[in-house]
Amino acid sequence: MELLMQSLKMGINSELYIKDPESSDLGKKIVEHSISMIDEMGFERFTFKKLGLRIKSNESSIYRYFENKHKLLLYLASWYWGWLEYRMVFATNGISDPREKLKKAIEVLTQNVQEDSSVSHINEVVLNRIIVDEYSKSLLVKEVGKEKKDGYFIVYKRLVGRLGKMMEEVDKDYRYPNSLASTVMEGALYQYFLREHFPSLTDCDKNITPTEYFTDLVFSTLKKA
Amino acid sequence: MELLMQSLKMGINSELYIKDPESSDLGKKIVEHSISMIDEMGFERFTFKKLGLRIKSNESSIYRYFENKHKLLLYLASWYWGWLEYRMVFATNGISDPREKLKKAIEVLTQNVQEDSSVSHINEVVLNRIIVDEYSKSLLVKEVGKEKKDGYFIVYKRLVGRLGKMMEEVDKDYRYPNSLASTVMEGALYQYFLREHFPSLTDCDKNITPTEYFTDLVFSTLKKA
DNA sequence: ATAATATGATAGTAAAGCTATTATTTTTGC
DNA sequence: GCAAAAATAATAGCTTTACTATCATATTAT
Repeated sequence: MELLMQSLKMGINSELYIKDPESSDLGKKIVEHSISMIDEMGFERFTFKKLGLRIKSNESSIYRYFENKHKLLLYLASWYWGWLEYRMVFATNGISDPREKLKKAIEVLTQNVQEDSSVSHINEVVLNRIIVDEYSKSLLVKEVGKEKKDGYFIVYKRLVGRLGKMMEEVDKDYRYPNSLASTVMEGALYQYFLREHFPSLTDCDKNITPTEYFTDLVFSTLKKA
Repeated sequence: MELLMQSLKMGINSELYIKDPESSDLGKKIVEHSISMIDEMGFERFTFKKLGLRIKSNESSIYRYFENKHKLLLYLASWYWGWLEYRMVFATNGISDPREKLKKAIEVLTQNVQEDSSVSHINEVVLNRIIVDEYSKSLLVKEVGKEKKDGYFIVYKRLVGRLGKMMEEVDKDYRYPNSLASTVMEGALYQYFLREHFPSLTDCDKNITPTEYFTDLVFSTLKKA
């Protein structure tokens, strides 16, 4: 667990926080309860003041960890993508057949988090839910210069890159591996979102999973010409 | 033009506005300048106060048209999807071959708006840009009950439904027409977004268009088994 | 035991996101 | 052309958000 924690933290851009939340009890509480509060009330209604009340800590203390709630969301997202990356690399490690490998990767990346595979203070099930609902709001863009933006999203970019590479391994001639990889990653979140909020816009339900849909999509597209 | 305007307005849920912005000069100005201001400063920095200043009108007057800026964004999005729907129906009307028809539909729906095909006071090129950057923020969801939500998105839902139907026409056995349709609609926005902000995550650039990518994706998936 | 560091309490500020009231235009119906 | 109605403007004010600053009090490290 400690080792996992280490490797997860590694990827997270240090500009996303002021003081590393893993370095103290208060920091961990901030992360833990921000996840549940964003899940309960949604990102826009969530404030540091409310979080302070919930964890019986001071608003100003929270500001010593995160510049603002948007950076906190970026931090949570980075953590989530890092965690998924770790699980994906672990699950596909040692599979030599490129098709099998890609299949496994898609499975891990498009499955929603069911079991409480809790790493310490972070509830991945709930985190997964807020990523589905709120991730797109982290992609704020007018605020920030190109270089900074790139830093904030390294983990996500690396993950999409890995998936794209696996697709290339399966079909060297396919012309859009990066687009397909980003489509799968974003599309999976979207299909879960729709299943929850606009079920008529998706075929995913109890019987059909996003994983099944995307596996079919990717392999009919990559099938050697 | 007037007829088009009529049919576009039709679809828009009347709960999205308090007073129909098409019914007055001020209303039109609100719509026109909100589009350019959101484009310039992003949705979160945009306020009714600033808009009032820009159009030399009063903040409180704007509140008589829209409850808040979120509803205004939903209104703009509805308008946009209605406009796209109109163009799609027009462009595919009379094509009898289902594959050709679907191809045309994908073309219209995934193309970014280049020419200034301006309908009256609405600049579709700029509107397209803000939809790419900000649409996901309209999908706020914790705030609002299911029924209301459904109303706000009827136009979008109808459009996805139409596209899904066309896919079914091409391949009756395909199991995920709605998911594929929603993936294409959302995915197109996302690919444009990435092309602009994170080009390494997409293969779309000057030479490869989202249209090309999605056309290939859809037709390799729907190819009769 | 003392100095450094982390946290808490309190206060304050500017802006956002409204609502209310009253005054002034503009429109329209006769 | 005039009165009534409707739309817009001006002004004020309220609550909440999103911070920043200062000072006090714990906690920890040396």
